[in-house]
Amino acid sequence: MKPEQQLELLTPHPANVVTDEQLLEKLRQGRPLRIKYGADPSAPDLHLGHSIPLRKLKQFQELGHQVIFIIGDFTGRIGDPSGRTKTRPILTDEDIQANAQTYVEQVGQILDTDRCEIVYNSSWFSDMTTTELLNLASQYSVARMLERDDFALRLKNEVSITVLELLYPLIQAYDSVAVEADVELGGTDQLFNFLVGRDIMRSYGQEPQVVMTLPLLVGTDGKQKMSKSLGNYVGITEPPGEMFGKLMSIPDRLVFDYDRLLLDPDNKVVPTLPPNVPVDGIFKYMAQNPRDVKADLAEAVVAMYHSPEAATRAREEFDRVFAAGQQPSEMPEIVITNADLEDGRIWIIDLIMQADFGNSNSQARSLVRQNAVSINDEVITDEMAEVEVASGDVLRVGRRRFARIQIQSR
RNA sequence: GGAGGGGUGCCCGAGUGGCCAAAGGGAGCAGACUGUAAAUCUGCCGGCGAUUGCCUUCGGAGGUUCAAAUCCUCCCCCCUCCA
Repeated sequence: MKPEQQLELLTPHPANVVTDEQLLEKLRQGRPLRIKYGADPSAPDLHLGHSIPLRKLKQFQELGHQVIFIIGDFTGRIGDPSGRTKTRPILTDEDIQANAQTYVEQVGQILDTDRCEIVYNSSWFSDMTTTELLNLASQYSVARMLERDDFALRLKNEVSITVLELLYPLIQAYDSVAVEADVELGGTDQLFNFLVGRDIMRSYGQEPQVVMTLPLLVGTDGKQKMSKSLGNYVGITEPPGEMFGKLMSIPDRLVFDYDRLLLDPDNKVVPTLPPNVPVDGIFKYMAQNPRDVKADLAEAVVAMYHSPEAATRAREEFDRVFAAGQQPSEMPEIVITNADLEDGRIWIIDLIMQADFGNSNSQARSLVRQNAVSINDEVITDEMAEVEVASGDVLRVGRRRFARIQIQSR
């Protein structure tokens, strides 16, 4: 494909590129470009936020370019002592190996991993001499480093920054040197690091990489960026029903972002709009109930990561349970043994705890008190209740937690 | 190295001898209303027991006291300024 066409394909709206001209120039060299993507070895659960850069990588791949995954095991091994929130444990080699493997497996959902180059950055850092490291450190100034947004913020808020953290961007930048990246790709929050990469590559006599940043996906809470630790994510390996439900719970206005960032051009659920439609008027323009558009979106996303059939089923199931108020067709089982029963009865709190629907008796009690607990659609109001249970009974806690009771004699 | 400020529950943050399981806010959970949306209202929000009870918690370890998050000693960590 001609370089100009490639550029057009690669850089429609979402991407921010430094710079288009340089990318075009690289494309014109007519060789497969080396596309760098860095991965954190501590978080093997990939979610829809990750899918944005990954899908872009796939595009590059389909155009015949070489994708290089860098597993940041070196820094993972050192362990970053900062984050005074939680001292994150230093990862062992086994952890890293295992994480990297799950990571690659999950990436395989989107990309052809056989055609990716997968490298560990320890392979060049563990042999680096102190002299070399110091030399690297001398290539950049503290002032410039502190320009970084979050550093500036932490400085202002009197939160400590370790020297290691200060060095982090350099470590990452050196990765680009090591793999001779032509393009580095990631979320917009990586812009600073990527730009440091350009400078460092110049210092090492290389042609600076082109930097391509993609928008971050807002999480299901509608507030913060999607991340595993915030619990507002939709994992790309989650079961269809789970995915569908989570997508239904996003605030309406996110539909447009999700549609734009997660779906392929040929399966959009939001039509191309005339230029003067305000954001809050889009649903009106579409003449559709926001809820239905959201369901279309959820179905489209599930179809991408599972199958159209699975997506349809997830939607039907969802409608049955939440619109029609019926029980889900499948639910986990809890096994109660005879030993737990007295005259075929069990304390409701015990039952909830056995089903793992409460963190503590106190919490379970409070759920009962708040009318959140029912058996076979009959609400339990008394926290001291000894309920009679039989196999096949359905325990429900809150809106969405169901379990089928199975009595087992022992 | 010197001077000062600080470490409180998931997070932020008040409390400076008893009325403190610890204000307030946020997050979370549940209920009402709904469309597993938003907004709003209500309740819960350390654990165990249960109508006023017990146990564990305020950086760590000791100590003073009838009684400590609050006072004393030592230690650890963070921040600011000076060098």
